[in-house]
Amino acid sequence: MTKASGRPPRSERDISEFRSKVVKHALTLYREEGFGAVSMRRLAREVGCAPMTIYAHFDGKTDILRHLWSDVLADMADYIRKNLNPIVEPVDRLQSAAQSFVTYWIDHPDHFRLVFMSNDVERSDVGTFMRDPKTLEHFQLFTDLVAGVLSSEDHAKAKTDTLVSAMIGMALCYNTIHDYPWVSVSAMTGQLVDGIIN
Amino acid sequence: MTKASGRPPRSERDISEFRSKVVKHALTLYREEGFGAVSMRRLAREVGCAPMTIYAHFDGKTDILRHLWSDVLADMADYIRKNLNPIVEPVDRLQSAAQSFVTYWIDHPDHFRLVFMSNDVERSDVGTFMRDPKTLEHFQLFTDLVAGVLSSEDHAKAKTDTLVSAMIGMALCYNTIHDYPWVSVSAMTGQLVDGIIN
DNA sequence: GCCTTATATGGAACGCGTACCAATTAAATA
DNA sequence: TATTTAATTGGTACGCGTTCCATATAAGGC
Repeated sequence: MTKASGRPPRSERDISEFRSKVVKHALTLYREEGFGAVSMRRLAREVGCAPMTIYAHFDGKTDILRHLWSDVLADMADYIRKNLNPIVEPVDRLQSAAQSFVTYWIDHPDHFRLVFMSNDVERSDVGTFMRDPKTLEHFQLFTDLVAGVLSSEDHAKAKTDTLVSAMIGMALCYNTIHDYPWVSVSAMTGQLVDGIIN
Repeated sequence: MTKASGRPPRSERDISEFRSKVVKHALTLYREEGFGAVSMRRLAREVGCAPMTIYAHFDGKTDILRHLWSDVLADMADYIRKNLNPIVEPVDRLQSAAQSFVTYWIDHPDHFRLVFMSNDVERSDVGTFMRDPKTLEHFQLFTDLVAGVLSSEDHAKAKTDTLVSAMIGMALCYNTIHDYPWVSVSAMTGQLVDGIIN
């Protein structure tokens, strides 16, 4: 029985290579020119294909942006780890990490916008933030730091989740609500960490 | 000396009435059809003017959306106060309010998107969230609740700011990061409030 | 090479927010 | 009524994300 003739479907390899190529160009555009430069038409020009071709490989723009998150999150994690480096005491480590987290996003509003504000709240099927193992790994850092200051595992997940969402909320507030005199980052993260360790 | 002839500029009253008219229509559109329905062209059609006329009275779309915030925030505050009503004990009141705050935004993702995700992080001149006295009043609710549980005023502002930004962060996380198994709202707000009162 | 089937593409389109501009309209004075 | 000045408007345009579609191209079997 002969196989049907005709053009074969794209191979997994073709698909993977093309997607990587698109993501690579998106990342370069983002790094060199910022969030606003990453348009589908611009991206297609850089890749050397028609915009519609990109839509054949990705569900939409958010699907591409999501791939940039891991680059930003890796950068953030490096920043946090660099600041953690000289610190040994667990509570001080947690405080340093929390402060570095919030400071990072304040210093990089474009990154914050990319990671936390380009996710469409109307489409509940696009919540794939944590499905990426590398993303999970970066937030695992806080799981470990919280575990390092707790004497028991009671409520460890609640404390970690509270810490992480609170830090994200702080970054959001500092970044978007400019006309309110928020207390300093160190004061706010200090208060948060106090509440976690007690 | 005769006054120069010609059409006089719009009066303050004309300006105010037109703006109110636009905002009223925007609010109606938002309430009846949601965030996506509030486009400038649609809004102009409802108002009965050209889209460009709206730009003569508002700086842009965000400038209009900002006026919808107070309606949503009033709704949110009503919801919180309604849940507070039967509660007397200060810590339970704070916990109820925190939980109601987060629950409200989870139950109304469109509202969350409107208030917290339509503010453009690239334009630092648009952070006028708290300049509205009514908005400040709604958040003053938390200032008062926190004051009600503290035995001293030390760090009161840091605790209030931490609480508010953390709650916003929680709402953001529940609304946008769907693939992570966050602990329940009551667990997370409970942890947060514990950290505030101790 | 021909046929077949999948993919990519050019083009058009839609509504979006926003900018620009000449013409029209409105509202005042002389 | 004519003139003046401000406001509004219709129209065009831009790039945006995305959809649609007929056509061109690509890649395989025979």
